[in-house]
Amino acid sequence: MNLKQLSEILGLSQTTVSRALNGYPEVNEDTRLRVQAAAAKHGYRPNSRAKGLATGRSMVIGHVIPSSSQHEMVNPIFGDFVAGAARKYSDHGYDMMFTNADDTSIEEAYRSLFQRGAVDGIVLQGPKVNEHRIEVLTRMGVPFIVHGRSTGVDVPYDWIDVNNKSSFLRATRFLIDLGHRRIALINGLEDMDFAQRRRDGYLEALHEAGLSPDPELMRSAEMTEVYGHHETRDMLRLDDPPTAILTASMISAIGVRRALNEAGLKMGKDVSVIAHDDDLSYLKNGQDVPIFTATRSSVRRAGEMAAEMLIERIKSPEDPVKTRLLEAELVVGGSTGPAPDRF
Amino acid sequence: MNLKQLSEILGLSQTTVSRALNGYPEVNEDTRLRVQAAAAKHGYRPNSRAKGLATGRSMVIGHVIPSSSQHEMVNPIFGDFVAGAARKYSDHGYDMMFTNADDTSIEEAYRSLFQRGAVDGIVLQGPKVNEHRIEVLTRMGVPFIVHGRSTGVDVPYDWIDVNNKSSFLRATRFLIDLGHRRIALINGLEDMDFAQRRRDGYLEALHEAGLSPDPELMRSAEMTEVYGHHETRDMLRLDDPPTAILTASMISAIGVRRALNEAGLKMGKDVSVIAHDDDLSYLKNGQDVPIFTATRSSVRRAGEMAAEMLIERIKSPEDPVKTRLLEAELVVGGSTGPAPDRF
DNA sequence: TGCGTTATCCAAAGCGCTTTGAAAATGAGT
DNA sequence: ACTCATTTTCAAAGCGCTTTGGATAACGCA
Repeated sequence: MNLKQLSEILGLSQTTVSRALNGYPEVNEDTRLRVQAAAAKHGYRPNSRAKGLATGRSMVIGHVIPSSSQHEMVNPIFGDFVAGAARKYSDHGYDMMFTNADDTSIEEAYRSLFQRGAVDGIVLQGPKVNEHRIEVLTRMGVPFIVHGRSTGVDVPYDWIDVNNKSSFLRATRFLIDLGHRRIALINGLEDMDFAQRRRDGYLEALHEAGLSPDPELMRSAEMTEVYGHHETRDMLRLDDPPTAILTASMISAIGVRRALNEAGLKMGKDVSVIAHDDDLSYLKNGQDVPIFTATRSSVRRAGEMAAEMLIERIKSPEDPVKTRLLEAELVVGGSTGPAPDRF
Repeated sequence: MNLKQLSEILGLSQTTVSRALNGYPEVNEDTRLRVQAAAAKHGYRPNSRAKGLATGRSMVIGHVIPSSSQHEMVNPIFGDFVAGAARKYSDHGYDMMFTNADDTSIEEAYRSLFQRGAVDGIVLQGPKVNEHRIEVLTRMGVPFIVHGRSTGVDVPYDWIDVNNKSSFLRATRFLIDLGHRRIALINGLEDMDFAQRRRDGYLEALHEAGLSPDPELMRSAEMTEVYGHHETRDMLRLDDPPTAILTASMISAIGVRRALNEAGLKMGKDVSVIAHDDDLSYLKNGQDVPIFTATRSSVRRAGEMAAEMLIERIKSPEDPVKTRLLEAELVVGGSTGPAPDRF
């Protein structure tokens, strides 16, 4: 059932039917009702490709899944971020499109998505330091928003980010206040911008307290459970092992916990742990009392906000750049306590 | 840059340019090269909406994210499944589209996706028992594939599924062979088809061994860490607590482990645990020796296969129904051991 | 030279919608 | 009754591509 057929059934022109359905004022309210009834009855749905061709808008937002060939890793926050965004998109009549791209073709993927007219806007996830893609998107003139920021990129762009530096600064201070001096950082990959900022926060807190950073206590890799476990076990073997560990995600924190248990150490007593908690739906940080002391910021909420900001941008391409910095909560759970007395 | 402009630059007709670019034989190889060079030079990319309109195909596959209003849960396997599928899609020139729909409007979401011409095929995820959506899609005549199956639906349809029953049957047998008699099942939501089948496998193994199921040892809810923890703690308080626990996912198994640790029990010694492992990229089951004894089946691989099967279906709508049943591996890790001697 | 083939290219129709510019119908005002 | 303004409807163009049905050029061969 297409517009032509529907209009023939109704004995009206396509123009009138189209206008009736799209809420234009220049159509009699009676005919509008008639048209709407007929559309519903016959299950008419305007073809979105044709509509897109005619209007020049696709009503689709694009995301790219970087499927790196080296590390076949899907970011665990992906699902929640997307779920948050998807909800807002559908509120505004947008759909969501994904393209897969490996590291080498990622720029091409963005370009293709927009220049083919497949999407009206793009969400850029997981920016690295000096993120090249931001300039690419800027030059292309596509409306986009970055989830995160990129140190070293000086063109202006819309972004939404957690204040990673301040989160880790506060978390580290918290540990220092508890008397910890040997504080480890199990960070994400440090070419990622967020990881860099967390590291900065951590280092600043150490510096404030007159503590000098120990490279042995600073680890960086992809945020998996296995990695959290591996690095913790490794550090526990040091002559002067950490009494506290900051870790970049709940997933890796679980690995940390596993390593502590294996070593017969009690988390929150022998070793304190603070994790960053993205508030994932399938991995809540306990129910009443948090399991881990954590810096918490809902990535789902970030997805919602990113979607809204992008839709705004699409509506008003000339608006000044919008940015949004979210402060993470520091929630205290059972995984932290005063530094043990070793002497 | 559109086709018209490009053809004017080249001094050729749109027809020829289009054919040259799409590999039709009726164009001189020299001109083809000329055209391709010009297209590359000017960054010409055919508008996918226009192309879709003209061809009647959108080259997009649709997925629906069911954002249930009750439980705001994103399935943790989502990311990996999608990553697997996305890769295959892009190999075949397809994009991937998501729509969000709450429980009430989910049927409408599928209908809209296809009848608007937005997608050429649909992936149905997480089927329940007696899944209504399957009949809806069948009646609509849209090519689709189900990830999972649905007991009680007797129309034929394409699906790919893990042999959940056999997995849990084997896992339960394995525990019985180790001398366990009090075996608990911490299952997913049992209106989900996969959970039902796992339950069947579990019950069958008990039955074979002449054990009668104890309702106190059979739990069912959404597969979160908190839930695994909660149910385990609850069961450990029973007069006759379980000596072994089967659990539906690695995530809930982590909760199980946490509860065991809190109770001062040693996993694999005091209580054995078997988990179902979807082989998620961010949650590998250990590196060398698996942490958990597990029934393992890569959901990413399932995503790849689903994508391929769906693309086949779109190509050949009249082919007989295709189904694919994957057997999970039973990998033995450190979380299982002989039943403790309580007497 | 003329004619049939084949290789190469083209004009125009059509995909299903929106939107412009104009016509027809209605109503108000005198 | 007639004019003018307003409301309501319409025909047709256009969005950017593919594809049908020809046209033209090139070629081989008698």
